[in-house]
Amino acid sequence: MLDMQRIRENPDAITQATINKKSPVAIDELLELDSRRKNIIQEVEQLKNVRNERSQDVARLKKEKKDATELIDSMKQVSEKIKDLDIEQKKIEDEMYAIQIRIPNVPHSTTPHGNCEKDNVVVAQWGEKPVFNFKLKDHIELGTSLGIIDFPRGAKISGAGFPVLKGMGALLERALLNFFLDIHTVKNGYTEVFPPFLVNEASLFGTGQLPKSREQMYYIGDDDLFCIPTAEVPVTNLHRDEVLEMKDLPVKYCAYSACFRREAGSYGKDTKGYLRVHQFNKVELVKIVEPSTSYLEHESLRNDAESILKALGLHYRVLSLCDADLSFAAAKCYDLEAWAPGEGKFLEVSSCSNFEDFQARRMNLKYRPGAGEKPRFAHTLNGSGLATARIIVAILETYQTEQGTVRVPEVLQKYMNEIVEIKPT
RNA sequence: GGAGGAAUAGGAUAAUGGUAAUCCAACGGUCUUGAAAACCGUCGUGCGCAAGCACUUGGGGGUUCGAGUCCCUCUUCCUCCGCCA
Repeated sequence: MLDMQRIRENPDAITQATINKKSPVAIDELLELDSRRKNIIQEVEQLKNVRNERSQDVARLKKEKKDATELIDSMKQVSEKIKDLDIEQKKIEDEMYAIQIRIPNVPHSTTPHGNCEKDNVVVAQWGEKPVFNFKLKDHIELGTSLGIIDFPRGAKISGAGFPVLKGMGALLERALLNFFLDIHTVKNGYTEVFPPFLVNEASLFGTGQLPKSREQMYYIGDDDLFCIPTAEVPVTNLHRDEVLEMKDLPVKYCAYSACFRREAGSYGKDTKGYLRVHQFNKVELVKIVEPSTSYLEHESLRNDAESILKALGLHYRVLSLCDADLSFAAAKCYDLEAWAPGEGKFLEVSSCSNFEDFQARRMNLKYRPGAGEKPRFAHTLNGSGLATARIIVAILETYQTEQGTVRVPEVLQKYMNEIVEIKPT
């Protein structure tokens, strides 16, 4: 949600931004409604002023035991008029709101301009592509032959896109999540949160998934709840409709959650294996910050996510997403992509976004700059730190040996009962 | 799932249907070497340079000239009963 004042002052720039972001919105229509609304407000507030004053007169007359019938009768017309105007105003505001909630966030000045994901800019690389002197297996072969990922049985009990982890696979998953949480809580200063995995509509509106991406989520109609697509939703919404104190900023949360995505419309894309699944695990990082610090906090958020990839010894690159590829709510976003040798491509394992005050406006999340000062909207950020499904792919494929086993990255060994190699069972 | 009760500003508390009073906390000031105390002021939101105006008693509707108050409805919390990992 954008500030109406900002839209009034920069209509052309915002119209262009919505086009660049591939979600054009009729800003001129919105401004037309805005000026109609202004006129109505002027008229109705004047009438309300009359009503308030005459009501006081009625009270005075009654107190003095005088007749107020005439005054009361004359006020009936005014009240009728107010009622009509109120309805008219509400109608216009509803129309405005319907447009406003579909305006995407405006990209930050440092966000590159482009037409599609091919125009994303590589801003950093770490490590090098590992070199192998034997024929590589992909994670499906490795996972199956090692007996740690079971695709067919997952399909049997739930459906395609619900693989089952077993034995060392399940342990690896658990080790990764614990490792992520330990790094972020102990080393990076985040407070751990264990959120609900089902949320209501208001929460999804707050972070921007609704109304635009309804079809991407699992919905439980009997209770009007949605399965979360990311822990970003419950965690950012923890402070919805709140005013935070300056001393509590920046708020830094990390949270494990399962993530549920229907992936509607992505059929034919990454259908095989563990690359695009309906349920995966992720540790999410969420920050609520003072606006002037948000871009510094964005860089440090990216650093925190990168530190995990470095510790795991995975080759990766960092993309700055172009405006066309930026999500609805984001002003700027870095994608972290880990190299998967078996696939021969980079896999997105983290998305670090700065939403500025876009989400904060939608969820009414404010902070008080100082004692006695008026509350202002905070800035919110989040990033994966990290998502496991694809990290497991990268690990299996990067650390595979000629014998078909997989070496365990050193930092994970203490989380895996000191096992150093995953062998077939 | 059933039966009761409750919700007023950061907290606490008032208001015969007549337009939200008061206390505490917080903040600014006076006084003071400094602090405390005392005293004065600010202390829900929006618009406005301002004067001011409008809005605000958990959310949404209704009755009324006028609703914190009456009616309907939803939400949350508390107590009890039932069910349950």
